[in-house]
Formats: sequence, C-alpha cells, structure tokens
Amino acid sequence: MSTTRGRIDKRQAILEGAFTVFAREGYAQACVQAIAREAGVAKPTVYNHMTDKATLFRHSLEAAARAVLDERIAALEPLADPGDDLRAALQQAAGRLLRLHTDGRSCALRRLLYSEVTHFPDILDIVKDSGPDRLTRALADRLARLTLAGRLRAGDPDLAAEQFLALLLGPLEARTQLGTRTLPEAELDAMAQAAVDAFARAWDVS
Amino acid sequence: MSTTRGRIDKRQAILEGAFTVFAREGYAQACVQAIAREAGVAKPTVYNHMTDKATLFRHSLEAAARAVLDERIAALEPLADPGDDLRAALQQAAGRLLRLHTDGRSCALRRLLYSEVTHFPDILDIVKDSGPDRLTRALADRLARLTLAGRLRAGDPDLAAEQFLALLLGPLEARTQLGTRTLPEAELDAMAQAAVDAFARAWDVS
Amino acid sequence: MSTTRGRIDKRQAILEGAFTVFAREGYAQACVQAIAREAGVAKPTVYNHMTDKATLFRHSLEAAARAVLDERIAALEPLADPGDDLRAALQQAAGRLLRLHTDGRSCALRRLLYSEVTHFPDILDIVKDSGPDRLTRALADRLARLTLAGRLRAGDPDLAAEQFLALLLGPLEARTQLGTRTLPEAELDAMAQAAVDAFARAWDVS
Amino acid sequence: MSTTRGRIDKRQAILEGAFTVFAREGYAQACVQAIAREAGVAKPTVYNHMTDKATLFRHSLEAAARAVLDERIAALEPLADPGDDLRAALQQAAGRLLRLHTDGRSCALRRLLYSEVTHFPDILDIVKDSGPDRLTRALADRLARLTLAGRLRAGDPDLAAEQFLALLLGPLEARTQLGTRTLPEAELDAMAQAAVDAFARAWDVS
DNA sequence: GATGAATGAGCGTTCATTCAT
DNA sequence: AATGAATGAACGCTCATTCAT
Repeated sequence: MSTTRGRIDKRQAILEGAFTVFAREGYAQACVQAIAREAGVAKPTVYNHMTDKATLFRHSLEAAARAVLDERIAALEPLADPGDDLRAALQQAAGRLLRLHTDGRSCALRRLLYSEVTHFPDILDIVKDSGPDRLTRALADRLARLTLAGRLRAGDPDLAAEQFLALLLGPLEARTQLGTRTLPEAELDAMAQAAVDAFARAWDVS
Repeated sequence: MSTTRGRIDKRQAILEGAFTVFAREGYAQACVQAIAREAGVAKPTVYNHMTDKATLFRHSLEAAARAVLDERIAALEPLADPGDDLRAALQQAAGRLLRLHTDGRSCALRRLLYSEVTHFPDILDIVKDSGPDRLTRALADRLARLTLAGRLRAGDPDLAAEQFLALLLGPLEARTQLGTRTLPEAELDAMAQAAVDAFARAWDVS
Repeated sequence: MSTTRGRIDKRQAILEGAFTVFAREGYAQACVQAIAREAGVAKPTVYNHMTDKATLFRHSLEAAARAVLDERIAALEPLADPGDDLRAALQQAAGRLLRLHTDGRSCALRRLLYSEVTHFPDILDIVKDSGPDRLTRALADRLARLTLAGRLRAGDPDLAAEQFLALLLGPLEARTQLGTRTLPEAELDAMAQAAVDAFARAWDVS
Repeated sequence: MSTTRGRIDKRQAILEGAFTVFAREGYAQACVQAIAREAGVAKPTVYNHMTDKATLFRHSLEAAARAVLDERIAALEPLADPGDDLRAALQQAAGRLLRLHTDGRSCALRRLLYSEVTHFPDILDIVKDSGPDRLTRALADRLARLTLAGRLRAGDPDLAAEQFLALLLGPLEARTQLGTRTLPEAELDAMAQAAVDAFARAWDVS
C-alpha cells in the first residue's frame, strides 16, 4: 500500500510542480528539467508518469482548473438561501468571487489558457466543463429560483448571470493590469458594491 | 528616396510578419527564421532592424496595439453627437466595438498580452497607453458630456464607462471561447442590444 | 563500477579531444561540434561534463599542462646525483628538456597559452603553478645544492637556473620557427652542448 | 593629389586599425566591422582595399613587424662603435632591446604570430625576413667585427649573438607573464646587467 | 571610390526524449 | 519504479562577404 500511496503522491507532486513551473514560465519556456526539480524527482520519472510534455501540461491544467472551479462554485453559497436581504447576499458572493478571481493561481490559470488555447484546442473543454461556463450556469440556476420567487425582474436568468459576472469581473482586467497587480481590500469591496448596485438597478433586485 | 522607402517598407514588413508569427505561435515558440520568412527577408536582416527577438516582440506588439486602438476610439464616434436617440447611438457604438473586439488581430493581441505580461512587464505600458484604459477614458469623456446634458443619471462617468464596456465585452470571453470562435452577426447584435438595455436601465439613459 | 569508469573515460576523452582540436584550430576557431566528434561523443554530452566552451578550454589546458610539467621535472633527474662529471649530467638533462620542449603537445600548449592569455587571464595560474616557473624553481633547487657542494661558482641559484634555461631554450623559438618545425637529433644535441658550454663558462662549472 | 593622399591615408588607417583590433581580439574573434570602426571607415571600404580578412591580417602583421624590427635594429647602434668600454655598450644595447621587447605592440605581435602561425604558415616569412632572425644576423655582424678586433673570445659570432639574445630575452617570458605584465625600470636594468655579465664571462668580453 | 543594406553559413547552447542500469 | 547519462534537433545570434546606390 505504501508503494501505491507513494506513487500517487509522486504523481500529485509532478502535477503540482508542473503547474507551478508552467505558470511561472509559460508552456514553451518551461523545461521538463525544472518541473522535475520542482517536484523533487528525476526527469525520466516525469516521463514514466506522463508520456509527453504536452500531456503533462494538459493534466496539470485540468487539475488546477478543477480546484479553482470548486472554490468558485462554493462562493455562490450565500445565494442558495439569501434571506431577506438579497443585495447583501449578492454583495457577499461578489466579494468572494472577486477575491478568488484575483488569486495568484487563478490568474496563472487564465494566463495559461489564453496563451496556449491555439496550440491545445482541446483545453477549451476545461473552460467549458469546469471553467467560467459552469460558473455562469450555476449562478443562472440560483437566479432562476430567485426570479421565480419574485426577487428579480422577470427575464432570462442566463443573461442575468452573464451580466452579473460581467459587471463584477469585467473591470478586473484593467484594474489588476492583466492580473499582475493585487488590489487593496477596500477597492475590491468597492468594486463588488458597484457591480451589485448596477445589477440591482438593471434587474430590479428587491 | 526609393531607398528610404524600401527600408521603411522592409521594417514594416518585418513588424507585420513578426506579429503574424508571434500571434500564431506565441513568443517562445515563434522562431526568428519563420518571422524572416513571413516578412520575405533573410534572418540577419531582421537583426539589422531589431537588436533582439525581445525587442522585435515589443515593437511588433506596439505597432499592432496602436492600430487596434485607433479603430476602437473611432468606434465611439456615434456618441459625439448622439442626436435624439441616445440608445440608438449607444447601440451603434456597441456593435462596432464588439466587431472590433472579436477581430482576429484584436484577439491575437489580447492573447499575446496575457501570455507574456509576466516575462515582459513593460508591455503593460502598451495596455495603459494605447489599450483598454484609454478606450475607457475616451468613453468616460463622452459620457460625462452626456451626463451634463442630463441624458444619463448623475454619477461617476468613469464608473459608467467601465460598466458599459464590462457589460458589452465581458460576455465575449466565454462566448468566443477565449477568442477562438467567431460569432454570427445576429448574436453580436443581440449582445450589443442586451448590453445597451442593461446599461440604460442601470444609468437611466433617456 | 563500470558506469563510473565509463563516465571518467568519457570525461578524459572529452578533455583530450578538446586539447587536440584547440591545439589545431585555436580557441575561437575550434568548434564544439568538432571537439565532440574528436572525443567520439555527441555535442550535448560535452555540455553535460563542462558548462562552457571556455570552461572546457581551461580544463583541457590544465590537464595538458600538468602532463607536460611532470615530464619536464622528471628530465632534471640526472642533476639529483650528478656523480663526477657534472657537465655530462647537465648535458643529459639539457638534451631531455630540449626534446620535451620541441614535442608537439608542448609546442601546442605554448601556442595556446600565448594566444589566449589576454582573453583568459586566469590561465596564467597554469603557467605559474605548473609551467615554466616551477621548472625554474626545481632547477634552482638542484643548482643550489651543487653550489653548496662547490661545483658551481657562488651566486644566486635562481639566476643560474634562469640563465641555464634561457641559454638552452631561447634559441628554440627561432630555430623551430615558432614550434612549427622539428629539428634533427644532431642539431638538438649541438644546441644542448652549446648551452651547457656557455653555462659552464659563465658559472665555473667543474 | 589629395585623392591619392586620401587613399593612402585610408589604407594606412585600415592597416593600423586592423592591427589594433587583431592584437586586442585575436584573428578569429576580430570582426571586420570592428576594424572598420577603428579605422573610421565603412565595412565595404575595407574590402575595397583588401580582398580578404586573411589578406588584411597578413598585411597588417607585415606592417607592424617592419616597424618593430626597424626599432630593434636601431637599438644595436651602440655596438657599431663601442669605444673602450664594450660592456657598457652591450649594456646599453641590452637595455634598449629589453624595452622594445616589452613594448605593447611588440608583445601583441609576438602573440599573434604564435597563435596564427599554424593557420597562416606564410607569416613565417615575416619572422625570417623582418623578425628575430634578422636581428640575430645584425647582431652577429657586430660581434664578428668585435671578435676580429679581439674584444671577444674567438668563436662563431652567430652562436654568440644567439646566446646574447637568449640570455637577455629568454627570462622575459616568465617575468612578464607571457607579456601581460610590465616590468619596473629597475628590474629591466638588472636583467640587462645580468645578461651582459653572463655573456661577458662566457665570451671573455674585454 | 565609399557606403547602407542584405544574406548564406555557421556556432554555442538548450531541451525533450530515450537507454542502460 | 526510478535514475544518471547520452543524444538529435532546434534556435538565437554573429559575421564575412556582396550588391545596389
């Protein structure tokens, strides 16, 4: 059993090391040597677990994306049972999402997706299956229920979700300078508030 | 004079070829050989004009960014003199911006900025000087005038501009799959409409 | 163990191949490709053992210099116990030194030292630690003892050693045309004799 | 006429620039671009005057060698009419030769000859025609006359010249560290004295 | 005759990948 | 299963040399 554990641990270490190095250097610049060093194994060991540098890249992206998504979905929790003050719940979820979105790993993931999407068209599945799309769907689900409950103006909940996220995350790109700067907490809160305000006006949140 | 023209032409050809290849391959994968071939010159000729692969990258980005920005600023023209129907003017500008934003060169530029911003921190100047920031400022200028004219709810025009662009462009990322898919015209128009609607509600456009 | 041997052998082969090629082509003209071929390995293997072309150069020089010096010191042996006929012992040592000094490897080493001393100032250590300086000191030691034994005119043994070597080796440069020509045995013997004669006169050898 | 002058001047500038750069960098490392810059002309101008980098090298060596030799021959002047004190005359010539031999241009020339003699076998002619050999012959001429005048022990004047120069210049190599260090005046004088002393003993100078 | 511009060929170095152990 | 060692293939960059002006 310890063997199996060890093997799994090593695989995990390789995937994490790979993501770390890919995030730092980019796909092409990252060298397998460095990944192996980061993971604390020898270079051929990497090849024993993954056939290719490309495969290694795909698997490490997938693992990171899964982790990131889980956190984002969890951030929507306040909307499951918003209580009387819907705006407060939106505000809370918005704050959490903003923080997750400006997190280092999240930014690195986004950067990698953008830069390699043309060389690895299949990583689009990551975006669709476990990326922003699913977040939008999950949010749309919440908003649909709230619409039915009369707390939102009637309308397409997919559109509502899309606009909520756009208002919230759209300004991030410019403010964080493509994810290279971290924002002060106060600014993050102000951004969440502004997004929720606009959303509330546009969708008659009550 | 023809000499000078020839030199300028060659420099231009190199910059364009460089952008083409960088856009297709990314910085690290792009090989100078290929850039030279694309520009129709020999490899050392590239080095006669640019000292470095890195310098070549920076200059080609800058040229592309300038071209892209000029078009975007021009797209705001309808807002200069909106006439009676402000929503129509917004709609028109929105449609143009959306089309510019989904243009191949524009997407490639955004991809390159995202992927290399960590290796070339100075390309942030491009974003600030000639990128989205300046578009937001230009739009804010227009909206400020409109606010003074009483056509918009009183409020921070910078915020209004930010939110307009967020509502308009935010959904693009998911819908174009990080810029790899082109959208049908109808969908673009619908997106513009939805963004303008939401903006109008949130800012009492009249 | 065979592994270790193999690695050591390969390192040795690389150093020897490097000296051969450097000696033939000079530092700048020598290409690592050729060195690898000469050593019977692939080019990257060279870089697995030595970080640099420069490092490779230094190490190959050092190895060659050590080998050359060992032989030269050994050539002084006849002076350790010269017996009755000191001139004969000097003559014998002189002959040996002359032959070592006109040896191909020795000439190549001298050429390389001269040509690259300005680019690699640290190779002066080779000259001082294992080159002519140490030969002079070793010879001075012998002559000091002989002086004490009254077989030489009293005087500075360092100067005596310096002059002995100068008389012996000085004429070589011109006669071998900077080390490119080999001299007939008879001429070598005559040179040794002439040097010993002059030295004997100048220092009252008995 | 000014044209012709200008052309000659330019040729001269190129040759001098070439020697300067070759001396600094060595043949292979020296790039024609740098030589042109040093000479204050454009690169193709160099090729208008010399067909080749190799030809350029040969001609620049030749010019430098001629200049160096002229000075050395002139240094023997004191021996033309030594007066009563032959040792003083020898001493004077020795001092001058030593200074010329440790001069920067002289060292550079020697370095270049050593390093490129295998690639350019024909530069040996420089050594023979205008180099040390001719100095030895010129000195032998002087010593022959002195021998006839009974101021030296009877013997082969060629050998005497060879030994005088060997005693004088042989120690230089070690002391100047292959020509990279300059020696203090006092040390130069001491070396001249030591060489003359030894020569005087060996050849019964009176 | 002098020059700015262009190029073919080559070199040092790196790296993904594979063997032998 | 894990590793040290080796390699084939590229790539960035330089340079001697040549045209066209």
